[in-house]
Amino acid sequence: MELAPVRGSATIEEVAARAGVSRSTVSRVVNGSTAVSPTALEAVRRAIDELQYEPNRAARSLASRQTRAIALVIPEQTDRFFGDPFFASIVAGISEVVAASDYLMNMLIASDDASAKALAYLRGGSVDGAIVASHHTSDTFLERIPDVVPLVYGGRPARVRDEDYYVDVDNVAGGRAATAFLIERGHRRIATVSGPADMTAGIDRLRGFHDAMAPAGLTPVAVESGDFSESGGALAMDRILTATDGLDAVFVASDLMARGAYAALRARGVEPGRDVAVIGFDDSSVSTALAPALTTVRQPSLEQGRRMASVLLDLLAGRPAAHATILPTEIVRRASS
Amino acid sequence: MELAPVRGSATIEEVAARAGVSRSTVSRVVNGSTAVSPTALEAVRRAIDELQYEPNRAARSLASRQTRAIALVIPEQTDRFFGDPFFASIVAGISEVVAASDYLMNMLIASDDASAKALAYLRGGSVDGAIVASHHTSDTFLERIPDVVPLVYGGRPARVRDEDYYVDVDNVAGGRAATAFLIERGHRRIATVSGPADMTAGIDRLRGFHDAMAPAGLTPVAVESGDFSESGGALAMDRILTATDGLDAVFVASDLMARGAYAALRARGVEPGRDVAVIGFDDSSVSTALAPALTTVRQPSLEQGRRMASVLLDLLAGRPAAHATILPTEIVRRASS
DNA sequence: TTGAAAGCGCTAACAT
DNA sequence: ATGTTAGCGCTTTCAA
Repeated sequence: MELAPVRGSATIEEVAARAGVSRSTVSRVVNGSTAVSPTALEAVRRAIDELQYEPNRAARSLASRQTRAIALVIPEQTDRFFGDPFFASIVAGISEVVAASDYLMNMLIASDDASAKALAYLRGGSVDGAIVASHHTSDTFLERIPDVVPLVYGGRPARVRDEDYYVDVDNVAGGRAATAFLIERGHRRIATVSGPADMTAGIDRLRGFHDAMAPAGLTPVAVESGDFSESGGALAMDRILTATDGLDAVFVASDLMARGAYAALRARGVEPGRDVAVIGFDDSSVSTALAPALTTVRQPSLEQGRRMASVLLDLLAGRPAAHATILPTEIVRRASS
Repeated sequence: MELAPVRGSATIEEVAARAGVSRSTVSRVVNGSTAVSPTALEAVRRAIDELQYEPNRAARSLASRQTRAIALVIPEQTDRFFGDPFFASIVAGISEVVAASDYLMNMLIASDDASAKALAYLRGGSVDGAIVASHHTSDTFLERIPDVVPLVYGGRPARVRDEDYYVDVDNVAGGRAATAFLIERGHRRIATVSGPADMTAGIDRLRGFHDAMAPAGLTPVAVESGDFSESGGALAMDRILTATDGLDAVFVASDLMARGAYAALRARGVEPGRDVAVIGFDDSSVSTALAPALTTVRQPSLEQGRRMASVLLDLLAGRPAAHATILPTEIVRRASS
């Protein structure tokens, strides 16, 4: 039987031979140990260069019992996930931090049925830790991941346990601020297109909405939830328009849904920004691309992604990390309200 | 020194002991060898079950000299990549096929400067093959990947070599059809917002545009290129409107850019679909979300992703595969032209 | 059909 | 500061 073509690089053994030292010394150089003489260091470095040596990842993992890889777990339909600029930012933030480390990121699509496979994969020792980018309260298999590898959630998990780590934005405060903003501008007949009831971001933003309405003595004109997608937002907005006979303003719990809401509004001859004030949530690229530009609640998604990655990296390095990181939001006023 | 907590699963040795067979037999069962007696098979299966055994990936890779993982190389700014529904489909297609195999997908963000790191990673034997999702003619480091692992390009590479594998859509035919469509509808003053000149998709669609204009005896009113992003499309459209004093129709080389073009048009009081016919390219979710709904050239992105993955899987399995796969496009008529 | 034995390329004590 | 040695958990000849 013929061997596969030798595409791999040289081995540590070859480097050692060329540099006239032992495997151990090469290993030390590669791993940045200080206990190496300048002479040996130089010789090894040159040998590595000349041989284009690249350590074999599998061998390294096997010996060191760590993979230097983390998994990005996506328990979401792929197209839903990849189509949303919010996730784009999160992933960009994560990969920025991961790329700067010597870790590597694996994408693990854990669609509903494949959750067992995902768990098995994590158990197979393929990664040292995991990040969950987005999740629904129904994704209970996630709770079992921490038994296998350290895990960091993006967004507060449905049921927070003492041992959980997560990075979230203050969705309640954001929802409250958005609603208060509308109220301060004199709007009284206010509705909301809330996020899904099975995601904490949806729940919290809605809670913030109520938190601002009640003390002002206002009753919501309507509350309809969408799934954070554009069409979900359009549908919900349409239901609101059907159910009510007039509103001044609407708080839409995501920018993407706000885009859908714009369309639904216009389909009824209602001009967003003029006839009905609209405020969104995210401050993703969608908000400025809209006309009129969308007033929205900025959440620092890029930063959230970065934090998620650094918390995990801290955990993996044995450094202490905060269990809960809550990032602030802020109102960005534009033309729609 | 204390060992890391035992989060890993049982070893093959433990399974063997429990089943009363040797390591070899367990290995055979795990790898689906036929040369195992029913009795042994049954015993091993039960032991695996009871112990929740999951083979260690690193050990397996080391011994078998293959990783059962592939890399998705993304030589693009992360946010550009993740924000585009076109890529969302491509990735969805790829991951669908990969998930159905026992391969695993690693995301490799190879931003400009990090190309050396990416190459080093591929050389480290971390993956058995690679897929390049999108690339510019300037990404020359990609050409060196095939020396290390089998590679499949999404979209025709700038310079096709005999040994290259790629899956593309027929962009020339698509661009030609889009333009012919406008001409057939009686439009004469036609412009195009072309794709970037450093991507073959951009080049080919523009070529198709010219291929349709010339035989009809028409001269383009204007040609401006965008970078396939929404704002790039808006900017290009705006340049066209500045440079010319009237046009009937415009072929915009991507749906995302068409969305930008809509905005640019409206900013000048020109209503897309009524004052100027617009045709896009992609048939992504953007096209139907637009109002008026965008007439566009459908390209089978999901299928393209699937094909990319299966070509690579074929290659890895030693099966023959076509070097070039060209998928057809078709016009989808909606309201904008 | 099965088991023994030899590595895969590396890290990490342990000596020196 | 450096080398020796013993594995990491698995696959894969080779014998039996």
